[in-house]
Amino acid sequence: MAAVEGDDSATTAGSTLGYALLSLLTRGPATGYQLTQQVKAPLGHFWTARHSQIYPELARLAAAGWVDSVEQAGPGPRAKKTYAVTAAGLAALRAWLVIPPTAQPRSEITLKAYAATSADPAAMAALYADLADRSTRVLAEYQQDAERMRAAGQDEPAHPRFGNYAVLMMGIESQRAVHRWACWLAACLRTGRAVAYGEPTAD
Amino acid sequence: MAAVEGDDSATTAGSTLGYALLSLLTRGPATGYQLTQQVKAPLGHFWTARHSQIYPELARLAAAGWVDSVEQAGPGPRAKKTYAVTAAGLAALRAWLVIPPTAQPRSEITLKAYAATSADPAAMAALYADLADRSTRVLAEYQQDAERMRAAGQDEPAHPRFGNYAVLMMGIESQRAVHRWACWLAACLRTGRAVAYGEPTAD
DNA sequence: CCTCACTATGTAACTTCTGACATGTCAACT
DNA sequence: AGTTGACATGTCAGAAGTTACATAGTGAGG
Repeated sequence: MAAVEGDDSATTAGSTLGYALLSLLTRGPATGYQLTQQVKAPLGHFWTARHSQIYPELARLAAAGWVDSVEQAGPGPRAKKTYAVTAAGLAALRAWLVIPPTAQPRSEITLKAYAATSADPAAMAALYADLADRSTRVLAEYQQDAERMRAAGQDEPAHPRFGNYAVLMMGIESQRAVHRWACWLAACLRTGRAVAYGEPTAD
Repeated sequence: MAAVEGDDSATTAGSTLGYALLSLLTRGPATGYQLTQQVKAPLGHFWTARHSQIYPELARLAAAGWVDSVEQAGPGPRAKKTYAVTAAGLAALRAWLVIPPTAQPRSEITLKAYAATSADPAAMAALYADLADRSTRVLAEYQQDAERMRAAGQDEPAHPRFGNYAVLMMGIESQRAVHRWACWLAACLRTGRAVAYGEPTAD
């Protein structure tokens, strides 16, 4: 244990963000800046991080031997670093992937619904009507992305970017769920009476 | 604070947890311990907190004048405190409720799907098959809760606990979404070929 | 009699995440 | 000539959240 290098990779328990970055790097080498762009979509629909969190995390991953970096002259005062996942990093990612996750989701809009009766019904109805609208637009956008991906064969599990498609599918399901729920809740608050769930309302 | 009392409530920007606790307290006075139990369900499906986070937050809410507390002799070495929301607290909650939330959800299981191609397909298929199973059981449980609530008239927006029903409805939608997605993803990984979304698979 | 679970409240150390501060180049537009 | 936006990397303070430590009464079951 004392003499062998790369020993860290066995004992270091990475953070969730670390594994997220590792997942991004399996799609090819990237700089911290590029990773910051890539966590926006489609990963960003279910996991986000700012650059201020990404740069230190990349340093930790490098220290653990899970990623390698090569430096080039950058546009700013510092060198530009391109990171790539190592064999140890890939092994760590693989091990983490098959552990069933336990974390509960957090949704502020659902939390607000919990206190819906404390607020002005009209204002709350407007809030959820707006949410329903927004989810319709987002859903249309996701559907287009999905169509593009299918045309590129990304819906095949063997495709290296199949994960992007899988995440997008969850995004579509989520937006549909939110849309149905928001429509129902808005109808309840607008009419002030119990509305059967799933029954279409005149919209 | 200098001349006008309750001045704090206008300037203090509460944390999300603070508003969650305020929402719980609109259902009636409670101790920190009881609030810890109540964040488990149905609120816990979309927002959780440990007692170690709740007690300090209650102290902050009390300092801001958003909650009041009365002390009784407790079983342990310290006095038991029962909290109730004040007029200022209710006003703050009302103001917060109508602000459209922006926070993105976080889902570890979806993040793992993003890297699905890096892991052993059989192990990943098992992971999502298991998730589909679990969501079926959870859904059945939620449906029973919903039935009970409807019997109690909690599906009426005028009912003081309507929020519990609204949150549960979102829980049902979410579990359905997760179930459909997990079934599809498991089928993809098991067969190794593109499976059309929504097409029922032999299960 | 002992152990276990429930009631009940708190603190301390640590990790994770956000928002602001800080620097500097290059290309396009005005 | 000046401004805006993209590229590119970092730090720091503080908020939010988790895990573990600490204490103590009551009642049920073995």
